[in-house]
Amino acid sequence: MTALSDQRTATRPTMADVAAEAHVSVKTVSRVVNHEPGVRPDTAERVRAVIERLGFRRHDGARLMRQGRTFTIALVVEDLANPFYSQVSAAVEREARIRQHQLITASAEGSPTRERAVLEALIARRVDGIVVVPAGETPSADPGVEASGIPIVYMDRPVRGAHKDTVLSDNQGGVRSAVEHLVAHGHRQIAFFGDDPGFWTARQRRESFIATHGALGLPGSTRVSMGPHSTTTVRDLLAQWTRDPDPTTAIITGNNRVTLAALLAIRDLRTSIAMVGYDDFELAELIDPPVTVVHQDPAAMGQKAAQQLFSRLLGDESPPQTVVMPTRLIVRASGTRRGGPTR
Amino acid sequence: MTALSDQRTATRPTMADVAAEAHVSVKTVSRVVNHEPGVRPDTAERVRAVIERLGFRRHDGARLMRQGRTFTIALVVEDLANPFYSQVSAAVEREARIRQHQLITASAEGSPTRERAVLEALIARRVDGIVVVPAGETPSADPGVEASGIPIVYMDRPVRGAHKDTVLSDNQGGVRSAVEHLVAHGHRQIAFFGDDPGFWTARQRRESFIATHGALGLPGSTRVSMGPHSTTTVRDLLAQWTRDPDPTTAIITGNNRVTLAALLAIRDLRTSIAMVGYDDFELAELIDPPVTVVHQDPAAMGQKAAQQLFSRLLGDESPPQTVVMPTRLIVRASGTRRGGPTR
DNA sequence: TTGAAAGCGGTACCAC
DNA sequence: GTGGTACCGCTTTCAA
Repeated sequence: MTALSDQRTATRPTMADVAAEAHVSVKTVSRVVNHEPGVRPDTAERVRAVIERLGFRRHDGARLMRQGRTFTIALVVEDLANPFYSQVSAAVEREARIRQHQLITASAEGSPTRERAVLEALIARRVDGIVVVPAGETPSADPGVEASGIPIVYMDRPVRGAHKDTVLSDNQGGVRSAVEHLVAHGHRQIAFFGDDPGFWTARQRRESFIATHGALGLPGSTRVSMGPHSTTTVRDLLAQWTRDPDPTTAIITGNNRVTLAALLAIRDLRTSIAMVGYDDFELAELIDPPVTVVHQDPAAMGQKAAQQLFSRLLGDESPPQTVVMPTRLIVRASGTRRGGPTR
Repeated sequence: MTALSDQRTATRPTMADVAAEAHVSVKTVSRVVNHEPGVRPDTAERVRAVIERLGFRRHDGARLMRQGRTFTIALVVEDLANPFYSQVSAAVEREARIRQHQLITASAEGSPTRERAVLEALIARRVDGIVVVPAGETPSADPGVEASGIPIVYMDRPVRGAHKDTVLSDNQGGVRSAVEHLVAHGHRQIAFFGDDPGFWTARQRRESFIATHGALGLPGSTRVSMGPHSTTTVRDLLAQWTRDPDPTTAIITGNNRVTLAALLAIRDLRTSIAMVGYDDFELAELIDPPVTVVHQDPAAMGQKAAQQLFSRLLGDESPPQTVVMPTRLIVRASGTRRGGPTR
């Protein structure tokens, strides 16, 4: 009457326990659990009753180990609390769930060292695949990953020399659309406040800013300042540039962090300079004036990356692909303002 | 010269492969890999060399299966993209990482059915513990979880009849502080726009609103409207209530969704009614006037929940505990306004 | 210091 | 239809 593993310990019942109670073999229990055909209905019923009574549930770890797959994928980002990444993670999780996979999420906190450790751990777990927003630009990821043969998809920024699937955002096009929008509204002295040039995306955006300037025949702008930025740094520069004989009448920010700093700076200065922010944000519409932004679609990027990953898991052997997701200019009002002091 | 499992297949090398190449037993390889003492230095060196050469990495799944633990915990929420939950998940992930655990995140999308399925899957994976923001208030979780013996911590809302660790936010105190703030600034006709009363938190806040009203001897307010709310529903009610002989001069919102709707409604109506929002949000400071809010600390809640879970994993057998995390009123300017049309 | 063998909880393969 | 048994890759136990 006592199940095999039921001796004092609170361990969960196994198939062997069920088999013993139901007077069948383990294999038969396995058949019932997995709805395999070839079990007499009454036998199946008896087994099911015991399963129910014992509260048995299959140990997926054991199952998956035998099968050599874990039905688990991982997402490695810088910071899960960042809205950009949280939208990515929601999208990736969704794709995983649809395909009966679990998602392990991990933060590398921007540190290549930590990222490497995280990746090592994931490889040791034999996750089926990994989506990663790389912390560095060199294959810090690679020591293990490269050799592991685990499918990997890079997101948001590329890794030099890593011949892997990559999903990027159209940084160049995004900034270009911002500049063009401002120019269309008569601005000719535009400043750019970018984020830390240590980020590939920050450099991309800066370069596009400069290139577009040239392409449109604007006065070669030297008004480019890379971060990290605080309200103070933006405010001081802005104060200076707007006092210039040829004053700056509009600004473009390099990402949501800088946008925040810039909005505060603009408020402090009581100037009504025009602006286009990079990255959309909740309530952009509620600010006065509503903020025009370049919108990247993190959910779409995450979904795309996950889909690319799963296509590899399904056996797609084609050469690694880099897809660039389009951005969209969301025109509100801040881009159409005239520069100058607030009325 | 050929490793055991190296026949044509691209499977990764195992300890057996390493053992064969190094002319030692599997157990010795295991000792080296796990830095167990009692291996002659030169043997260890030889083994390490082979490990390096073969690119061997321990299969944690197999290891953990033998050990009966997975070093994995799970977080189940409604929607990972929601800023509240993303902050929670970042905090939980951090606690997990510190303790060498992996975190599996899953969205139940507010559906008890999906939540049940998700929990079943997690139990099957034998995660060591689960933090869950329950989708329903009845132990939908329980069929499996309750019996599984897996430590679980409920967050944000309690589950009726489930005698489990729970981390809540002080909804009552939060709303009370909001009402008191408004009353201190002379408001006596305050309206409350709550979220869907299907949510426990929404009801808690409503009840506190009404109770505080009574306690402060305010005119019994019938101006309570529960959601789901859109800009339109808020706008229409607000228009009506401010036109009343005894007009509403201030509002309190029940959460960030409603806050957004209310801000848009207020803007549409061009009224300058006072308001206190529930939940802090980025850029609250940039809105005109800056929005006073009741701040819950999602990161602190997530951290607390994770810590409670780990203390169970470490063997804490004390009775289930419910902790209520304090809220904080962040005073900006929107609460001190006078009602009436915008100047 | 080292190794053989059993076992974790399932699945795969093949016989009855 | 049903069962036996090897085996997934590692750890545990105990013997040498």
